[in-house]
Amino acid sequence: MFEQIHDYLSRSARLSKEEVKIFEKHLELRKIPKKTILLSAGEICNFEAYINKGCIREYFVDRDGIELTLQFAIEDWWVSDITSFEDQVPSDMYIETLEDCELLVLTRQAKENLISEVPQLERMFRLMIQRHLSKLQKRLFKTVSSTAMEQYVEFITRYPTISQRVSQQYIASYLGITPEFLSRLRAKHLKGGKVAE
Amino acid sequence: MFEQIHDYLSRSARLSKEEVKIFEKHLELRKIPKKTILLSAGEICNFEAYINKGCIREYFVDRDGIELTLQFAIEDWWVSDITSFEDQVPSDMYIETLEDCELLVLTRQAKENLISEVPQLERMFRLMIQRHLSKLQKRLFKTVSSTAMEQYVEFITRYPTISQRVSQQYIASYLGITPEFLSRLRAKHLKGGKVAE
DNA sequence: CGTCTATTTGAATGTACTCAAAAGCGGTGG
DNA sequence: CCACCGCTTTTGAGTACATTCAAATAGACG
Repeated sequence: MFEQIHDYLSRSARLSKEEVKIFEKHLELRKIPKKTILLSAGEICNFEAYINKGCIREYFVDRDGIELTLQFAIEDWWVSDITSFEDQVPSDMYIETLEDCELLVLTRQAKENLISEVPQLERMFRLMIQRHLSKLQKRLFKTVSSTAMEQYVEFITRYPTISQRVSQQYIASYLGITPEFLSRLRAKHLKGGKVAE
Repeated sequence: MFEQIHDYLSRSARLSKEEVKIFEKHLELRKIPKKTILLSAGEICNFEAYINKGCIREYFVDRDGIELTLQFAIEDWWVSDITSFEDQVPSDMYIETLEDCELLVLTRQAKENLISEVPQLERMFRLMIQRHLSKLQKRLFKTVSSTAMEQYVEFITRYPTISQRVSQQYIASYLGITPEFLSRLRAKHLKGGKVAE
């Protein structure tokens, strides 16, 4: 149950065995069926979840009902609306399982306790957010500076696993285009790029 | 010299007078003329700067030489490429003064010393980044889900000061559109929206 | 097999871009 | 104080990228 996160914590936060154990003590395993909404806009997010198994997406919905997928998350990733979680303010996003999931959940109280037991985790959480921020900056940059086709190719190249696991409509909503247009892009891409396959 | 940041620190980080003093001890005042590049892509960012006076922009440059402005910063804001600064990796952005500036600069070493003197600042820095992240998420959402016109109107409404201080070409590069197209939007906006002015 | 949803295809439209040229504006030197 | 230079903004015409709406096809699941 804890093998993966054990690995994650030692590798990415360089925690000692002791610290890893304390960390794990505060986690709670939850199994969630697919198509479950874990958080809706308007609610306060009460979890940070490490994905042991499964696939999740975070998304916004605009006033016309169009969804923008902010992020897909699979095994070894964390999901949460960190702003809502930390500041205890209503979220403006949705978080939904796309597959049956096995999550290790850190509640707000547990996180507080955890940090007061192992203060240097404060730093780890800061670094996690920092990495997140950096990724998002690059994504914004690419969203603005390249065509949908370029972004699509980059997406399937960088996240081959994800692009096989999630349906096209969600990928379209990640790229910020309509499903119809993504379908056309795929058709063109198959024709153009299939020399070596 | 320290009035503004004094205010910032007490208000936004709820530091005690003592802590604020320690903080200020680690800052260094720098006066920079306008049109100065503070950071170029490829360099390692060695500062976090609080703006006492002036205006700065952070931007990326794509392979065609098109700039995307990530952020404008004026009095009472911080600027840095936090990823480059923290991880000591080459930056992929530029930071440039648009006006003559007066900055309170925190170097990497100073920040480390500061945090070890006042460990609870770790939390403040985390919260700063978190707010940043949250803003950026919303911006990405809007970039994708609304037209350039909507974004332009929102920009001048939300940042009236900034939109008066920076030239249109930079606003265009913030909105991710060409200067020509922004000019057309403005023309249309004046016609359409000027009933009450 | 039938139903429901996801994907593909088509035609018409809109949003934003490119390239080119003109007009406006700020600073500098005479 | 005016004239000129360089840079920013505006305007025009043609084009490309992506959308909308509608309908057809393909896949998934009971």
